[in-house]
Amino acid sequence: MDIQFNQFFQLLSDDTRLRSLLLMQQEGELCVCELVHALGVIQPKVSRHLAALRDSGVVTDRRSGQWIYYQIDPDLPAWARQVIEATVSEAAPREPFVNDLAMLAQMPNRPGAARCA
Amino acid sequence: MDIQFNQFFQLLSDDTRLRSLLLMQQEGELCVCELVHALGVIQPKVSRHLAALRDSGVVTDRRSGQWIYYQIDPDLPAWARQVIEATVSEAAPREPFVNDLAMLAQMPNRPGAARCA
DNA sequence: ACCGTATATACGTATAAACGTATATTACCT
DNA sequence: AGGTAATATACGTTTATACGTATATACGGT
Repeated sequence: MDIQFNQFFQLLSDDTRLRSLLLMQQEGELCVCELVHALGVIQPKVSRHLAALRDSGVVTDRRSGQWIYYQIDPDLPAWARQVIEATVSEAAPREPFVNDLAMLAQMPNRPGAARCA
Repeated sequence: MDIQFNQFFQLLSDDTRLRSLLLMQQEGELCVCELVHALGVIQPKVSRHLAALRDSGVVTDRRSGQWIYYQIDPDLPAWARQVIEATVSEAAPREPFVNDLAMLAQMPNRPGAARCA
């Protein structure tokens, strides 16, 4: 059940989803509360968009205690990976993406699993 | 007036626009009637989507007699070009994109400007 | 001037996406 | 068992997209 081209781009076309994906591309696994903090948006909004990414196979999720970690699917087709990489390389130094990363770095009580999993 | 990342992906998320872009990436300049024939969709639909691509700076248009030729903007940012290239390399051999190219090749009375401009 | 062809736009409608609020679920801790 | 924190989902509403039909504009040929 490969992802369709238009469907993939449709997923990237939303601000919340794109910012989440670019953060995951740079940071690896992230839990919902980290994304909520980094992006500064309410939790149901993040959850809803992550569900859309999961349901179409772009990200995978993994439960660890109370937290659910999302990451870009390691089995994502090569072309889709290339699209994300090309985007991150240009977008990362710009707003709002720089700020997302900065907010994540400043997050207090950040669950440590991203580093010790 | 650089194109925004989400906006670019939003444009790629529509079937008609994506197929048109991939054809232009492979064939260079194409006029509306060529796209209408290749994709098998009605003319206002193609025109509307090309207008969206033009208004956001993804393609440029050029009038030559009765025909208006569209091509991917040569000044498109590198990351956007890379996205299109990564997509075309994977999508081109598949449906519906293969068939679009085949239909274009079979088109009778095809205005010759694509080859002698 | 007129007609045919190519292309663009306007308009009303249908479909789909995204939203915030409220609530449900699951896990951890005491 | 009860409480708190993390996450997911449902619901109703708003907003955005895409659509087909009809019409307008522009050009070329006669």
